[in-house]
Amino acid sequence: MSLPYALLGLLAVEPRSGYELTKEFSGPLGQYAWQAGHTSIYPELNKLAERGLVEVTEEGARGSRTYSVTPAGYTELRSWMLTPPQGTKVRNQQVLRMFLISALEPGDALAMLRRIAAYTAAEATELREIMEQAPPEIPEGPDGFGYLAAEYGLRQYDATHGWARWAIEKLEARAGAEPA
Amino acid sequence: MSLPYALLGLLAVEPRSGYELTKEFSGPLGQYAWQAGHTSIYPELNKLAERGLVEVTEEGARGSRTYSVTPAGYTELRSWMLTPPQGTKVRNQQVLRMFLISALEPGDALAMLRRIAAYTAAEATELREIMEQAPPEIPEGPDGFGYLAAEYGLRQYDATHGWARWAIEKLEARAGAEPA
DNA sequence: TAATTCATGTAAATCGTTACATGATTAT
DNA sequence: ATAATCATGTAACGATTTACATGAATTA
Repeated sequence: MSLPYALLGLLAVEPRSGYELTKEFSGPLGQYAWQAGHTSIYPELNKLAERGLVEVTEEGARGSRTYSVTPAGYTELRSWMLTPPQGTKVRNQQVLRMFLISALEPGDALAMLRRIAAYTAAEATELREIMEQAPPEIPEGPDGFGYLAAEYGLRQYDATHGWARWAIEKLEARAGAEPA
Repeated sequence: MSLPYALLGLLAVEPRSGYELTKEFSGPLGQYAWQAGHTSIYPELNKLAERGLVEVTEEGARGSRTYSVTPAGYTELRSWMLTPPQGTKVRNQQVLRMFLISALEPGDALAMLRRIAAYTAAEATELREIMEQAPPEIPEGPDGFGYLAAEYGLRQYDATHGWARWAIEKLEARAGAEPA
């Protein structure tokens, strides 16, 4: 379970309330890395506070509580971050769909690959425009996060696009060679 | 929950037993796309059989049962495969770690990025060697799956490697420019 | 003042993992 | 014979999601 680390990481970048943390998960973080809703975030924040890894450093309007990581929390985060990857557990519906393409009839498979190619091209174009207007260096503070994420997303879309085009070529070659 | 579709997809490529399906998840499928253990696979197969989407087509030694997809199962799989991606839910510890890099001190962040760069380069090299010895066309039947997956993994590793090197450069530029 | 957004929570149901359990077959 | 592998399953626990619930502050 990585949710506590996701929260520690976000709070280490900048103190936030549970509500603000929740919104963070609807951006690139939730899209590429890890998703969570407010019903798991609020209880998890309370658990982290009990363990002394985060603390409420500000109370605002409408009962909002801003959390910050404690030194103990940062130590915990750091050791998790520097832990070598092992037993990597992945769940990604899109990638699963791609992997199962060979289960479809060639016609359906080609249609799907073309849709993937079109979709990834569109997403990459969008991100490229964003990155072209971005500063040439990683911004300090909370914006650095989005900067790294956008570039990561862009490269992933480009890679998937390239793969889809490669697969289309391969499939078309087979379709052309075989039915003879 | 995508497990039933993963099973339908694998069985559509080739009929298999629960035991063989389980092994499939310890390969590239479980590594990049979707993971599952035998304790979720066996009950899920029974559910799919009750719904008439798969059926036992062979019973072998040691009580093994080979499942195949029924026409209804293929229809179900196909409609899921061709469903446009929406509300994409992702869980990936590695990617989460990458996204949280900006929460670390610059020294730690650089160390982590260098480790990612080294790791992805090694994995890509390994896959490249495999692909160089592979046939020039997508194989028919169950091997097509691994062929598509290997190429996909290779391109993902290359992309992540490129991203890590880009991030290292950016961070080094900032580290060099700032502390003046 | 009515609707929307901010802000937090609980309860029930579902899903997934870990641990436990069993027996058949094959290899040493 | 013994160990390893094949082959399937259940039970308990923990995590996640969906639905329900509440109230304060802001905007129209």
